[in-house]
Amino acid sequence: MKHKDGSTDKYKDKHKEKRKEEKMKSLDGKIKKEKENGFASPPHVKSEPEDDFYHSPKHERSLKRERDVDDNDSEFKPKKIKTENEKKAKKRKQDEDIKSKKTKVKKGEVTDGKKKGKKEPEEKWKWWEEERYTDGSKWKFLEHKGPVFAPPYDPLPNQVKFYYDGKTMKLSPEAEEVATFFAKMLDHEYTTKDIFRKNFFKDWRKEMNSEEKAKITDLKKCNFAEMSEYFKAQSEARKAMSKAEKLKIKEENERLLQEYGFCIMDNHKERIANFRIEPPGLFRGRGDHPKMGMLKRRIRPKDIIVNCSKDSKHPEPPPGTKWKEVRHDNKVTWLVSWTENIQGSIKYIMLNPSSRIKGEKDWQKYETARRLKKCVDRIRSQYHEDWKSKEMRIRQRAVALYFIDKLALRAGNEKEEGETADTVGCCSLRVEHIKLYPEKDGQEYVVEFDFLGKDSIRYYNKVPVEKRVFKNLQLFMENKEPDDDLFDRLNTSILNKHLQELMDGLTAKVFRTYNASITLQQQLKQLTSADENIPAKILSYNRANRAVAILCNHQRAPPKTFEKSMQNLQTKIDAKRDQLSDAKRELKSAKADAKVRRDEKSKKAVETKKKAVERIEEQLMKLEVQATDREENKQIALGTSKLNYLDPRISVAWCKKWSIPIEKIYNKTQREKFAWAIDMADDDYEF
DNA sequence: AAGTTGACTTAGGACATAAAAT
DNA sequence: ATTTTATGTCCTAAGTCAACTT
Repeated sequence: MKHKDGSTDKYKDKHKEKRKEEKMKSLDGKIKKEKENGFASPPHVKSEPEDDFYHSPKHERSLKRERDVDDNDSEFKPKKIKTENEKKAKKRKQDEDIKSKKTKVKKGEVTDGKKKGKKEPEEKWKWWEEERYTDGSKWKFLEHKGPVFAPPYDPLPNQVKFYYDGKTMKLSPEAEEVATFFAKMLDHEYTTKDIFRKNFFKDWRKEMNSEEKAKITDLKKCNFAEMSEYFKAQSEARKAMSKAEKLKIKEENERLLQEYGFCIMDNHKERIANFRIEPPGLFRGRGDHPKMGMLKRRIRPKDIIVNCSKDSKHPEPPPGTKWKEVRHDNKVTWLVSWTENIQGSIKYIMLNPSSRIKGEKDWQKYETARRLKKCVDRIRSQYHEDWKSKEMRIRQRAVALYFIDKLALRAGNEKEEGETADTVGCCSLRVEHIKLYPEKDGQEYVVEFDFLGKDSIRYYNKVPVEKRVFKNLQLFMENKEPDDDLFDRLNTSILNKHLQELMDGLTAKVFRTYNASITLQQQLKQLTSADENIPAKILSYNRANRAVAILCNHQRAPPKTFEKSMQNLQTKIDAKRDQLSDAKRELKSAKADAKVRRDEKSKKAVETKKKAVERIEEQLMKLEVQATDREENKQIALGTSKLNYLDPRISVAWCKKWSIPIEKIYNKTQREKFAWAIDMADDDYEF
């Protein structure tokens, strides 16, 4: 790679060695060094991330997190219901936990948790009013029942045949199972893709016995049609099941949830997010994935590492089996882990977003973003300055940071070629991903971005940039090939180290959180008008949400039935319009009538008609709003930003300010996740 | 300094269920 | 009561980032 300034080396090399198929086993049983997680530092010395770096001298922080940095934090006094970070906690015994769980946590689920859709009438635990661990531990007590394994393979009935080269062939159960994975996907376009077929066939052959292996040598000669039909029939049958049968399944699921779906962590019963082990199947990555079609193998107990406290009742492996390991690591939050065979990465069973452990982290994330708010001006002027730096690496860093800030790009770690789809983020942008236009569409210095980002979602954007940025980009691109890195002297690690120096806890992704949240707040301010009714206000909310989704490039495939449903809606609108003009006409004649007759009765009639017109107008308006909202939302996914980027306290405050029921903005799951925000934000909360 | 690994957050699509329309 | 459509849940892949290893 050639550099303008004559230097020779790069900080990254995108042609890396492939990762080994099976990663080396990692030091079993070794307890990881404590991680700086923001909960672990002694309060005053260093890094209570959300509040100590830029704290103003006049506000002395309480030792725990405050509720609102900007205003009266003085009145925020978490009760010390439970202060157990120190050794005393270690003494805590399991039976104490159980006991207190019974008192503090609901009775509902433990005792009568039947089909009741009604969940918890009992009062909720407000973990946000309690102290957090300051010693780096994530919990002191953890007990759970382990994972739920995928159901074992259920062989096909004998009449369902597989044909090879036109002739029927009975497969061994192992080979048959893998064949069924393929058969179930037959309708999918990707079973026609070369890579998918090649990967599948290769892995399938590994499951065959020697006879099968000798015979089945060409995927094209395989006929899965009967299997495919069988599964379609099965799913039809499932749909057609009687009420009672469906109810039975539902009850079984509920039973499983009650038994395995919860754990006890530090005195509280908490919901587990994913207690079911991922079933085997064919891997389908997103986008153009080199491993699509590979067999994702079945996970057995001996693959499983269980994490729980020593003094808990350990989960039992299924009869006749053993766990790979049981460990007691309270520096991590997971309950169960295993290594997945496609990428060799570790998968985890963790808690639900409503849990304390996830909630605290989420809250912390927004506090970090709010601290960025306080120093973002300084950081911005610094990177403006750095555009002029003599050092190439600093200019690159400054331009990249500008993109991350202005366009909410992701950091962009390097990836191993051939292991995953070819996608990029900011630091991994290549020359081929941008085009420079000194002038375009009447604007100067336009950069056109076109690349695939996370999940192979396309990012396409044309942005006018400062002249200096433009000139720098030209410089970075000089003498490079299209597939060379744009920022050849930069990577995420360099960038984040720099950010860390600018603000404690600052990393690239904080900019996304910050810009998303601040945008929501601004847009809400700008779009909400006091005199509008609730549906119109909600439209405004959705528009503000949408502005964020667009900024963050949260896309979705347009719903399959989009066009049709849009048409239907239009038909309704037209019908409503006709109805409106009819009503208006009637109103007019009623008025005329009243003018002539001048009696009470006809006056009444006018009133009635007027009411009708108003009602219809309102209905029409509602439909039109709905149409607009839906149209604007066609390819935009609001959920991701709502769940991951928008400080929920902004939304809560907005609801309180305009007397919008919170249910209009957050559904039940979301309200559970954001319970902390709902409880603590007032109508004047400011991000 | 680069590579590796582990833990955790963020992401879109498939599927199931509920609500609305007919 | 049945069908259609909207909404919510589940699933798990794909990122980020820091610590550890080489």
